[in-house]
Amino acid sequence: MSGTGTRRPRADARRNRERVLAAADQAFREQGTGASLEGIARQAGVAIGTLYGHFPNRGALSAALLRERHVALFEFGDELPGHGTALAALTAWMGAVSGHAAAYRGLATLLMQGFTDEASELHDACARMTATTERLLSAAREAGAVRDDVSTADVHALTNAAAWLREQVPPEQADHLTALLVRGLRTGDDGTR
Amino acid sequence: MSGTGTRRPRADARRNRERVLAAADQAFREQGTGASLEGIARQAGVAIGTLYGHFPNRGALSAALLRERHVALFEFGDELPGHGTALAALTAWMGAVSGHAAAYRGLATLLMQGFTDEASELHDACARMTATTERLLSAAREAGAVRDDVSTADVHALTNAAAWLREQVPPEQADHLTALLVRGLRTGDDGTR
DNA sequence: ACCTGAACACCGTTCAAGT
DNA sequence: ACCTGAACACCGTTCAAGT
Repeated sequence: MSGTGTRRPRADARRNRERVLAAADQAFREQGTGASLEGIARQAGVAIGTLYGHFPNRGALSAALLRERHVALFEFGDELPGHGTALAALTAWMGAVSGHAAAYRGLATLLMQGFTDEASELHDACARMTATTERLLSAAREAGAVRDDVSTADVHALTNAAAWLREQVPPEQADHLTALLVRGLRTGDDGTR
Repeated sequence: MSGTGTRRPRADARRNRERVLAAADQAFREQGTGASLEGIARQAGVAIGTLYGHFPNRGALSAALLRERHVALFEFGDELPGHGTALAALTAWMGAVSGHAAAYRGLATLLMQGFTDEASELHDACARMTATTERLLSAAREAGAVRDDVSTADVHALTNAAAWLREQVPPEQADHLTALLVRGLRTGDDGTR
């Protein structure tokens, strides 16, 4: 075992990988996560086989983007606890995730699959996301701000539904709908937890 | 003008049209509204050109299905007013529409586009749907059960979001999420209308 | 008036051949 | 170890030719 395991990749391979990621980021933003892989390879200046060599499928590409290029989203979630009320923090997190997912049309669907399907390439990213969701949800529940029958899976699902809505309607209506949606999570007039 | 205008179509044309619709209904249920049109034509036993002759695009196909084969949904909506509380009627309508849209994966997105885009082939179907939504929403609002800041467009959007959720999660969770979603529409603890 | 199916453009995915 | 691009299968859409 002299240097096997994770080796440093060849310089041109690393560069090609990076180019593909950059092209995918742009294409996913402009045309959604269903954008043509051939187009992405073309844009990146590599052959289609090179793209497949680095990323065996669309999920792997999306997962790599989240892990390597969208770190800010997760960092934002890590810094939220303690700032403002627990409900405000949870709401801010839902807004950040749904806004991010809406910027990549179709990502919300992938994030739903990744949450359930352990074999999904996006499962790790989802686990990291829902860990944050769980922390913020627990705090909000303990503060008595959110109903007891709302699970982490529920918040994850509603956050992605908010992302889906944001893809469909103008921003102002999306904000309003998200607010209504959060309203459904809050403890009610009858004091139900 | 002796017999021009809407003429009775040739018998074989009518039969082909019907066969395409039946095949599309099945394919859309099994594979979603993105199902292969070539596959639908094959299943219907007609050439691909025949399908295009009757339905110039996917939207026309979906619209025809709603108009000609899914009459029950609209009839259900017409019979709802007056049965039970206004909120229960609105909830039942949202449940029926979202359940229907979830059975045809992707239809929810088309129904959102059809609502806004007047040129959409689905615009008429959406108008008919939202007319019912408006009646039931007005009644619920007048009964003081639903907030004043909830528009017909909002209910339409949330209904389709519920359909999207139903495509993503198991039925029990979908029911729970739909309930939470409706909860956000109700008048609140502070008596806000 | 309607139907047929070839034709064109495009894409996802694999893999033998190269360097 | 990685890259290339041809090859295969499939699809959306159009349209000239048939009946």
